Amino acid sequence: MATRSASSRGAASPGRPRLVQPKRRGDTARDEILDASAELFARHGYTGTSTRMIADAVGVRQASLYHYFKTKDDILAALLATTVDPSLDRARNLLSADDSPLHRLLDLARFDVTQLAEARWNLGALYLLPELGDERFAGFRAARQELARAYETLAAAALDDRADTRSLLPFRLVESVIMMRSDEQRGELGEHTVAGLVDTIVGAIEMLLERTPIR
Amino acid sequence: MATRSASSRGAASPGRPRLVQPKRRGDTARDEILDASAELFARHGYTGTSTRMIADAVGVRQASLYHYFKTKDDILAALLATTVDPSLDRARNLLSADDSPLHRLLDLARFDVTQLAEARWNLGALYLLPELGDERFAGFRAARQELARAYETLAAAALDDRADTRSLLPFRLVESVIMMRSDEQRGELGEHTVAGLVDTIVGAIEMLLERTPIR
DNA sequence: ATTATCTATAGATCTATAGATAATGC
DNA sequence: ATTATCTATAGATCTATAGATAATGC
Repeated sequence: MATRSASSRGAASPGRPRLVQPKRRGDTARDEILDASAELFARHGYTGTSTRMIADAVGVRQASLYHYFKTKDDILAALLATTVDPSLDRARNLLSADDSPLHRLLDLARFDVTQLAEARWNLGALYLLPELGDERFAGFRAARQELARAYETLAAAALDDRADTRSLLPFRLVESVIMMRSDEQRGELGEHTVAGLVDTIVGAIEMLLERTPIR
Repeated sequence: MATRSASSRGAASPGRPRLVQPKRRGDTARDEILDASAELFARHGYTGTSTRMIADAVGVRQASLYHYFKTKDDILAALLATTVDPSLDRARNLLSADDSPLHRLLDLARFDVTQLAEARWNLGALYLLPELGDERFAGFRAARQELARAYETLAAAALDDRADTRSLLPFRLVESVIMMRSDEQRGELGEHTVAGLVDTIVGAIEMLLERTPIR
């Protein structure tokens, strides 16, 4: 596996030169591949994106991808990890912090909504790919499940009732950013500022948990 | 295009006989194809499902599908229409009904959550397919957008404030059933009864809209 | 005659591997 | 010697079309 790529411009690098100049973001060839894949997977779906499309977007030959990733699945797994790992990190820290459960939950939600809304590509849309059920993505699924459980745990504590089913909803409200962006890409829904979206969703979670049920 | 299929068992039908017995639900060959496609698209995704897989699941030869659908896209378009058309129907009726906005919104939400939760296959997961951005699915997108607008209109009326961004959320809360089912398929989240899910989500919408904002 | 199926296949992919080549680094 | 790329290709698909065949219906 490689570390440096031809794309660290100026400083010459080992290896046969590319036929065309680098055109994607990223300091290493691996990062360029991930950047291109993220855009293409988000635009055309996973199975709808061929390794040739990725290679063309990066500016290398199709076979060259396999110097950095053993299979196409490995590219997807690496991308998914970048979306969930930072959230999971924060969730773990918050679980053992000592602020009130509600405050910690809202902090996590604010972080995730911001990240989902600001990410360059709407990779969250890939979470619904049936392919993710496969063994090869077990790592990602475990991480995402742990994140969902963190939301539920904090929400149940804020409600002071482990059986209150409202504790399922904060995670889903946060995820709804994915659906909104997916619709927006197609130009169907109005524009939201990121800050407005954060306020709306975090505010909704607050209303949902802070008050006692109606009946 | 055809009407009756070999699958109306007993009564003999015109056309060359199939090699194997019908095995899918549906009174017509077209319905059998849609039933098989729904399961396969939900399990393996759209591009991940080949026309051969569909044909095998139905029990006909791959080429025979093209007697009923001009392209693979047409199969997907037909399936998507079955998921959104009933909801849109009800939404249109409710928009011109004369109950209170909140009651009408909750009625629509109850209907949709039930439908999303009880459907044999979780076709909602297909809504995030990037392929849907294509021209060919413009009909589906228009229908779904009209449904989303109906939710927003009723919510804004219930809030008595057209600018309150909370009006975006009821539709998204209803859709979260899709994400929940998608995670459940992979055995990751607890079981919910349909009735429990309806109560949780409809209750959340009610709490969200009935009360005045906290600050 | 009409219909629903079948067989056969064209032409266009697609992923992954094998091995050559052209750089740098020691 | 090591690395990153390249060329070439095997083998397995995949969608859609053309046209034959085997039923019923008139």
